[in-house]
Amino acid sequence: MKLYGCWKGLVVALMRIGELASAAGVSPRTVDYYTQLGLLMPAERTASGYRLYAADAVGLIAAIQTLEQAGLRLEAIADHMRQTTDNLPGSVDQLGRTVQALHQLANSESGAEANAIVTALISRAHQLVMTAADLLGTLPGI
Amino acid sequence: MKLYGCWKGLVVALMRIGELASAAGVSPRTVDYYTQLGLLMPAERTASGYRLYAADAVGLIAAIQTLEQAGLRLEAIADHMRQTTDNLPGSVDQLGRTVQALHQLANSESGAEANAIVTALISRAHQLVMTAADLLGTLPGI
DNA sequence: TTGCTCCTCACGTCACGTGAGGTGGC
DNA sequence: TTGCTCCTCACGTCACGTGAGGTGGC
Repeated sequence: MKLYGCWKGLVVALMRIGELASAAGVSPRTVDYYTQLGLLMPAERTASGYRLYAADAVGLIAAIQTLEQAGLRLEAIADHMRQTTDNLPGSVDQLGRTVQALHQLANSESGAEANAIVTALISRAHQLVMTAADLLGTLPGI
Repeated sequence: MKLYGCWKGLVVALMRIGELASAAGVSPRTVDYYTQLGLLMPAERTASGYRLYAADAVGLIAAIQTLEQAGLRLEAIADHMRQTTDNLPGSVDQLGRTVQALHQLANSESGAEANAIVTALISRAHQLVMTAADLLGTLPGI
């Protein structure tokens, strides 16, 4: 039986945990776990307690796993998803300014080991920014 | 007895594991562990196998712990320290270009959840870049 | 002799799941 | 009745140490 519910003001098809899990390619247990951590929110619950998820949960699971592979902790991801103050262009600008400041510092001479360590950080930051660009490019409307 | 050895072409004072550990504020066991992972390299070993570390190991331990707190895995740090191809100004430039590319993407409209997720990545990248700037500013000659 | 170091084996803790079991809805 | 879901307790794995024990150098 196809289930429908109201999510973000629209009538949409809703999925039970098993359907979501198989659509996302993970186990129901994992969906359960993510839900418990607050990474996923069921759009609603049936009277008997079954969780019903909106279709965008599939993309959300993929994105969560991308962030995990990028080294973010699930708790940190959950924290961010709870914040409603997100301002993407603003934070990209801010990052850009910090990178410019670093640019000045990076051209002063330093010890080889300091360079290796700082380069490790920069390379990690670069990897994260590329992941961000990938997500924005390939998942513009999660 | 003060120990001396040759490290990077200079005659320098060398420390045994206990001295290094107390100078760095960690346990000898932790120095042992870092050494085993290849994060620290003794400048030399005595005939009987005692490890002798150069003074820069103190700053290195501090830097390693900064990177750990920034979420890098010890294995990833070790990988980077093994690489001799580090080019800090080059990697900062590369990061700057990627951030510029992201800037374009960030101003196209996207779903709120995509924004939250991408903002999580950017905020993490920002944190790493600030840590890098701190390290360069405060530890210019590790 | 005392305190230090070496090395190794094993245990502790935390994050991230995963298995299993008893329950009730579909 | 069958397969699904709920919830909970406990176990498994991996990263990162840490403790302890037997050894030999200082």
